[in-house]
Amino acid sequence: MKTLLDSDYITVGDKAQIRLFYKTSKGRSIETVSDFKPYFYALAEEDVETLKGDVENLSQVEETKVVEMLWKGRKTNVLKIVSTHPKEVPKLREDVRNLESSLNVFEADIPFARRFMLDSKITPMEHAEDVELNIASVDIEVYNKRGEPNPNRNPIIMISYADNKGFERVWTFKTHEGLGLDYLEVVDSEAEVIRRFVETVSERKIDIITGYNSDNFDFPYIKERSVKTGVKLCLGVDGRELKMERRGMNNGARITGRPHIDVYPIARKVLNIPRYRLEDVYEHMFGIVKPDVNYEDIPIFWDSKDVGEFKTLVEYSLSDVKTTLEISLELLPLEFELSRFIRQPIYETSRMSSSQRVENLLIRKAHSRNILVPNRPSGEQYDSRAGEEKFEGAFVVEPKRGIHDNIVLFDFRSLYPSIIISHNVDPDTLECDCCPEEENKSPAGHKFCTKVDGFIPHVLGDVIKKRMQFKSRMKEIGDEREKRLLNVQQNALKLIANSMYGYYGFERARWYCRECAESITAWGREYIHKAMEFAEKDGFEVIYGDTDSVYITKAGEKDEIIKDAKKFQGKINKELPEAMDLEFEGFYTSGIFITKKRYALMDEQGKLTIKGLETRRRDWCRTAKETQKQVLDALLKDKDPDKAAEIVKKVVEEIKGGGVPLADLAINTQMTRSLGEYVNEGPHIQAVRKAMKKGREFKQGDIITYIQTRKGSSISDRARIIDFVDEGDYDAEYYVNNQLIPAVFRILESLGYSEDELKGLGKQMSLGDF
DNA sequence: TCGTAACGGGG
DNA sequence: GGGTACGTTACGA
Repeated sequence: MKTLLDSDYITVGDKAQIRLFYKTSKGRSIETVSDFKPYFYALAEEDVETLKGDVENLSQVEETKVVEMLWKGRKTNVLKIVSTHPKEVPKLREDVRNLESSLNVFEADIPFARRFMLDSKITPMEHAEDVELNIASVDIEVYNKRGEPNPNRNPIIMISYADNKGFERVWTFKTHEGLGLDYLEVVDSEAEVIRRFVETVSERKIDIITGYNSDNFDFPYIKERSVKTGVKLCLGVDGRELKMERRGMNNGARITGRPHIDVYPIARKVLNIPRYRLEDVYEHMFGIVKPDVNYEDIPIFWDSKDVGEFKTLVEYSLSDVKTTLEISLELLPLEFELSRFIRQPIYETSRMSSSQRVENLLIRKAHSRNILVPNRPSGEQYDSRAGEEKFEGAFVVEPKRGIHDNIVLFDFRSLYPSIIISHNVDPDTLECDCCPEEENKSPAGHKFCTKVDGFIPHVLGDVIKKRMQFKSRMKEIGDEREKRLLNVQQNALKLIANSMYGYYGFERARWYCRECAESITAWGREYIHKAMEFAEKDGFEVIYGDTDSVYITKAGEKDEIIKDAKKFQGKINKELPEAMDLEFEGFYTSGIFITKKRYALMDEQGKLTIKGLETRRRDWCRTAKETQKQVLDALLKDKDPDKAAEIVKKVVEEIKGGGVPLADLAINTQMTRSLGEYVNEGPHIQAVRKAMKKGREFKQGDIITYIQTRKGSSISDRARIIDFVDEGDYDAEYYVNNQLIPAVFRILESLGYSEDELKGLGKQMSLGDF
């Protein structure tokens, strides 16, 4: 039994060689494939034989062949061009494109190793659950007193490590007497810390390394420090060094044959929570609040003579890596399954957006059905797609404003996929010549063929059928382990199925189809409307509805309401097409609805779900963030709008009184470029300029902590770096009008409070007047 | 009203 | 590496 962990290609002599990295029952093996050649297709302007003759005169062409492919649903003769080496393809592609006899080239932008995987029958991560992979997580602590950690100046003081076989380490180069931590390993220097980490990964035969935001923080940092301290970061199974890659605007830390997976982007894709800090994700997944250390305390605890403080730091470091490991072990099975399903290595798959996953699946399916893959849109095509007038999207009803109790949330999980399948929504079935005009016409006015099976509905149908098989096997099987795996598998397929609609409307998609996307939403509006009508017929009040979800309530006790809601659910589901299901999503004790897409709900545990009102960003001051939370608590827990208004009024007074500590008013903004590069200079940049005149230094990447003061003309002009501002010297008007009020006003406005009233101006207006 | 810049995660 | 995110919000002009 073996599982493919990774693949890439290298050049041997002048030939490309695919390498396949396996974990086997005996250890590891690397297989190579030398006979796979880069190829692409060209469509002839008129005659494919003329094109063939012209292409054969070009350099770097190894072979040409006329083949029959499906293009826009029609059988078409195209020229298959095999080249000598992947790196020759970009130039050859342009040469072919420039030939008068060629109309266009296709599939010339699919990376070589990816192409190999798509064409081969190899399934990555196969048997991953049975070969018992060794999975380790890593986390670093760095020493920096202010601003962003800078690898040029700030050393790594600890690397922590935990693997799924129970081995735990924190490496550091400083210690105190009497710590008594068996996992702490004290070495001589930072270089030695890095070296021990690298050694351990290979000694413990680690197959997969994970981290939290490690693509953008830990690994680039370790990499730079390893260069500085002269340690080779040879983490690859072939001894290669870790390599930082650009992937779009993000980084990817690539380790040959030993996939590195950053679980932060995975958590973002899989979970739906307001913030994705390690502690938030951990708490959400395991219900445990993780101990945390403030960043500012790290250098303090490190420098401290106090054994307890140093110990806290070591324990924090270990807890970070252990929680990262736990999260990884929970999230990886889904990624493994996605990797198997779309047949791309886990390193790639785990970093793909949902559109990229869909696209990879479609390219593979197109290949096996001899369908020519459409090109990605050019710059102009993208602009014209993006510039088109927005089509009518999902159905969003204006909510019934105010506070409601006992709210039941229902949602259509497979609304769009089932529309695509049941109405055969596909770019190639659009406006066919063979079907009657009104037979299968969307409310958006587009007709889809009912005779010819569309490619994408077909692929999606297979995905859904496969998912149903997993789900029914789950019911039959008793073995818990197998059941869990089946659940992961059906979930992976659900994710893919639910991405298909978004893919049609994604302007960078190869199979972009605006008519398809707008037809899907049009049919969707019809169905959600129906669900709302049914709920009302059953005596429910519909508070709010958006796309595929409805929030409903009625008078009475919780249990009774839920019972009635389930009854309504049964009725509507009987009416809907088979693959469509209205699911029970949750129960909330109270909620406040403000406008479309803006509301807050509180569940039975008192946990807040906030939509469209978040101020949890670092460019909001602490006072604004805190006050918003207090206001929502007053409204949803205490059900006391006047109390909420009083809280705001009190904070307004405190701000105006000048007594709010600067720390609560500090705004943090990153200086993302060097000074000369700014076209418009925001407040933080002008604050930097002033501070530089006083001798302070700043550089690209620094987080600027500033205060809005009273000195200056514009908002930008009044900003000052916090260190140069005296307590009390702040612009109260700014903090009230641009921070506090925006954070709470939308909420309280919906309950009838005026802005003036909250600011302690204007007349009092009671709820009764509204 | 529009264009530009910044947000996220990590220390 | 046969590659170059994303959706949303705030500020300044």
